[in-house]
Amino acid sequence: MPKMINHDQKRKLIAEAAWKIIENEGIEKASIRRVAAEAGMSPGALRHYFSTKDEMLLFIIEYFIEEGKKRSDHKEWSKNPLQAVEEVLLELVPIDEEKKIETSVWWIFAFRSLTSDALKEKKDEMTDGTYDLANSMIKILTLKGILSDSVNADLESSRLSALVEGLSFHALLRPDVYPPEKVKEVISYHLKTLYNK
Amino acid sequence: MPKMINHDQKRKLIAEAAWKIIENEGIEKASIRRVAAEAGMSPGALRHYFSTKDEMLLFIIEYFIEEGKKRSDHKEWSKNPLQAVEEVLLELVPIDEEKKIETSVWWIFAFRSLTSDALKEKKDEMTDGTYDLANSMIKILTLKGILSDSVNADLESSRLSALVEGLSFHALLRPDVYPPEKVKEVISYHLKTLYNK
DNA sequence: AAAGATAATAACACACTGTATTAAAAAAAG
DNA sequence: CTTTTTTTAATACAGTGTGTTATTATCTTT
Repeated sequence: MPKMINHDQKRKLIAEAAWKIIENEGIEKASIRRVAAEAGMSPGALRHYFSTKDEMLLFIIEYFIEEGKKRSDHKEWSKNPLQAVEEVLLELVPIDEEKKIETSVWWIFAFRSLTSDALKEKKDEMTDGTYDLANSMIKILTLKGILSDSVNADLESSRLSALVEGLSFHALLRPDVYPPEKVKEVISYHLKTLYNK
Repeated sequence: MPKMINHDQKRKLIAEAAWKIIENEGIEKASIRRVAAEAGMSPGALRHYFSTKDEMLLFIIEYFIEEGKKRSDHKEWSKNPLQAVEEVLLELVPIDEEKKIETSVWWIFAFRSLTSDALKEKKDEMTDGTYDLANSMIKILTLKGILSDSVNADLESSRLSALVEGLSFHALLRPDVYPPEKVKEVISYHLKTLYNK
């Protein structure tokens, strides 16, 4: 029988190599050949672990979502629900270099998903995820009595998730006009308008 | 002297050819060679009118923004200011096939602008444009007494433009979850929450 | 009308990209 | 040691954007 190799571990190694390139040279430089070189293997070898680039992108996204989750699990949230909600939402916005990269990867991923069936499923999963998160926030605010329970939770959630997504978009495109403080201000403002409505 | 040819007219011809391809086969198919073939010329000939692809993209964007402006100039807006504002905002969201294409072109354009200096200026111009439009809408609502003049117009405009951008994003990515009616509903809902605040 | 200038074009070459195929190498089990 | 299967390497292919070169075509000037 052949050499026993932990496939998933090797895939993670490749994902880290790819991430490194994306971080330093931008996502458009993360070609299969380039990633393979960074991971210390031949393109053919990489192809053995990811038979297509979309597959690789998919794994990278999944891997670093996992990492992000671990990060936020170790985080301590404010006791104040309004503030805690704000903190959670800020996790979705590119207010630091790491989140900027994540956002731009998510962006190119989303765009590719429009024409790649392999990515569609994950795209749906992820867009559902942001909605669900927004929905959770709305529910928390309702439970805490900050938001009246007469409001349409679905509409509020759609509005909130769109707002956050749009802010991400603007913050990434116009970091000069939308610095972290500004983004925080808008989110904070939005949450305040929900107060006792 | 050489043959006198209307450069701009030829560029428009190329832009139309490119648009046709984008419309039917997606923007990723709109390569220089492909566009040249569609426009009935050689790649080298096209290069004579656009020395780089970014230049071509730039022109396409500008050309079809102009077309969009002409379209909306001929449009009749509601007398009711709240409804008129809603109608204007809906012009920015991919609720029909034409706007879907425009949005996805804008999307890829914005992404490219992150790594292409040639596109940066236009990107800024366009993002400013969406903010300015949102700002105009807020001002109108304030003038009409629908929105209290004590609100922070800048924050309100930022929020509105982010909301619209985010809705565009979601509508393009998840047309099943965000059909036109849903998008309209969210925008309409948002405008209602502004009422007399 | 002939000559000259230059815009317009075509035909390449170059270094990339993702994908696919093929043959060689390596490693574990019998 | 032989066999079996995985892993690797080396290519090939069609496509991309970009750049260079030489040719063609056309209008103005002499």
